[in-house]
Amino acid sequence: MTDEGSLRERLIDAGVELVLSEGSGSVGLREIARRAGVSHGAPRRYFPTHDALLSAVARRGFEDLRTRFETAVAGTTTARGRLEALAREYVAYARERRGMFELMFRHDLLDSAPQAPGRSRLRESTLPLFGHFAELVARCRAERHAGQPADGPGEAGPPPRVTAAALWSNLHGLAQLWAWGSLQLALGDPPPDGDTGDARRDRLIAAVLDAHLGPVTS
Amino acid sequence: MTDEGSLRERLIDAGVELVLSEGSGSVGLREIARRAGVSHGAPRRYFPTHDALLSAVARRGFEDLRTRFETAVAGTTTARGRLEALAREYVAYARERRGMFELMFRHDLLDSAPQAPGRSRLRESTLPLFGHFAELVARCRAERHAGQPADGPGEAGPPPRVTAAALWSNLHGLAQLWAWGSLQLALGDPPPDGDTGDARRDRLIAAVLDAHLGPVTS
DNA sequence: CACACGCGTAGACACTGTCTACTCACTTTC
DNA sequence: GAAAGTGAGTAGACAGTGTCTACGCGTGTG
Repeated sequence: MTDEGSLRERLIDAGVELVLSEGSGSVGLREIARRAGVSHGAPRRYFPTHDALLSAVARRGFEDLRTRFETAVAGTTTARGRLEALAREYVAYARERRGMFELMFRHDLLDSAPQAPGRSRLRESTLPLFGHFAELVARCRAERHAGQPADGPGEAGPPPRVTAAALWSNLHGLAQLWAWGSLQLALGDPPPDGDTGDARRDRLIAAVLDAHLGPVTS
Repeated sequence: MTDEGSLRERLIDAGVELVLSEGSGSVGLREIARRAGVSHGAPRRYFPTHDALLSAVARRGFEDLRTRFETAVAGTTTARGRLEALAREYVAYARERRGMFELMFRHDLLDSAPQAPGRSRLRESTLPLFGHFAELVARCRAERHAGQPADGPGEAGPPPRVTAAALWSNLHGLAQLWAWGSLQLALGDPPPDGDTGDARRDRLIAAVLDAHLGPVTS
């Protein structure tokens, strides 16, 4: 039923492979067709324009990220633990698949046309993910307040959705700057002896989570 | 003395104008030359490649951002106030000059060659700005602790540089997602009646600053 | 068998970035 | 003052790109 032409999938595969190996800047339509073993006019049958093909590649990236999120979250049960796993996964994804991450947020290229009536636009497809994220933030705050009931001078803070938006943008910026190496540069190049880059990354992630969700109450 | 050819500057001007009006995706070398009123081969005399010209345009963007920071900071004296002004300016810049902001962080295009022996690479040119930023964060924490001396169970948190890096990445992500409209989408489209988009933006900025620097102690 | 149709090919077109040869005004030098 | 040189910009060529259009070619159906 969903065997709607295998070339469509092969083209996306070739695009993903090309983005991962050569970077997001050199994802030419003709080069993708070449790698898929077809002529340069073939993709037009499935994607009306170059941007549409790139959008499909980016969508594949979001799907990959989603499954990575799900398996990462499966390991823990507390909301805080899940947010930690999610944050680590996001940053790791941006670094490991840098070209893909870059492409996924090239809003000037992607998401120009409403694709098909069935398929939602790329931008809106990440909306349920944010909803899940905001729910996790709310649950995390509930967990936190379960320990010490109703104390402190209004430690409530902003509504969970706002906190979720703030934390989300923090993770996004962290993933991007870390993927580019900007933060490593800003924090000083040489990591303290024996301290690998991953440890610094984890420390940053912990600082971000502590800032938005409050420090862990062991 | 520094009258090193006016065409160089005119080309950068044309590039900036083009980026601002047409977006970061369509900054062709020939189009820039056309707007500057010269032939398509002329830029080659000053910029060896297209990327070099784009890097110069991006550098201009960073300079603009820097001066905007300086004038925004001049209004207030407290470290916290300055950080607020800086954050607002960053987010506003990304939204007002979206194409420029996009170009400035296209690491796949820019910063490929070490330019000239005198000029530092684009990435490193933002380093002193981060240093200033980290200093502000440290001063802000000092201001905060001046009120209530040495209390609470280790409210120290991570070292200032780490906090600065976390806050910096938060502002960057916030600016980007806000410029694209992703956060507006995630927070629900209709702003509460009478609440302009700017108010929501300010609320988000305040939440971010409170998270990393602690809430304001009026 | 003839027909139509989905799928892919091949060529054309305008456009791009890069490279190279050239013009031409202006300065330097004999 | 004339000749040589030099820097700035022009113009054409070349390979490559995305898009568009016309054309094959096999398969399934009337």
